[in-house]
Amino acid sequence: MMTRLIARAKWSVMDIQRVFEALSSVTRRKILAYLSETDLTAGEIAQRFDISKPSVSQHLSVLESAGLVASEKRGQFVHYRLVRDNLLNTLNGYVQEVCPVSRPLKKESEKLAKSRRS
Amino acid sequence: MMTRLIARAKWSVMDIQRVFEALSSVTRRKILAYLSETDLTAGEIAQRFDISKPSVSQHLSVLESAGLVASEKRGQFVHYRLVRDNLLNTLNGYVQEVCPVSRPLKKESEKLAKSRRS
DNA sequence: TCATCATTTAGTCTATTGCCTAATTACCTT
DNA sequence: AAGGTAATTAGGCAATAGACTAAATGATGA
Repeated sequence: MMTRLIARAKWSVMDIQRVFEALSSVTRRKILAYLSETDLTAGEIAQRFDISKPSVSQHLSVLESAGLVASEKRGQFVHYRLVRDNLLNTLNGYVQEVCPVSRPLKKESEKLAKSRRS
Repeated sequence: MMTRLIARAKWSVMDIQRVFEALSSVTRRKILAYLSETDLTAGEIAQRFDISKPSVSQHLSVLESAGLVASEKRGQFVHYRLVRDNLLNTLNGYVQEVCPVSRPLKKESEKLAKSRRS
């Protein structure tokens, strides 16, 4: 039987910091919300805000270096898409760190997993 | 049969903003982590950091106005405790807003609940 | 090739954040 | 009432964030 290796990201404090930093801006959270529906180009995103294009571009680069969005250049357009995994993993990870409420459950779950393996 | 009313907080954008703003600082996230184990007084918290007491006090007030911690004065000490609900609700709420992945599941769950009721 | 469009980079300015020290408030003890 | 401890408030300062305009880059199409 094949054992599935779950890739566990090696995750520095800085990464977490970048994610929370990125999420601390209303504009950036709105951008993520727009991207949750569909991919958009930089221009399409900028259209939806009252601020200048360079400012939006700056926000996008903050989001990208936090790993919350990814970009791909196609022709003269740059398409941005949401990277859901990183958002979910970071927030989930943090919640578990700060809410030991869930720790007993996790322990229980680990025990269960172990007993099944044997 | 009694219908349980789930209190749904009426939640302004500002509240969310304050929470994310509060979470954007390493120091403040560390404070929350300390408080996840047990309640602590302002002084006990300050001890654990290299910055001055007034700075810690400032961080605590940011956390408190975001509703992430609550304080109670007992004698000459001020005891701080984590308010888990607000943290969980805000982060969960946000994840659901930005990750429609979970929306079909939620819909499914609602449908199930409805069918059970009938 | 040249003009145009999409986007980013560079450089500047202002407001805010986060830190500090000093002063104040509130409470407890003697 | 006085002195001491816990904590916050006040005021000041340096660094950063986030906005803008102008300029640069890179792709398209006449």
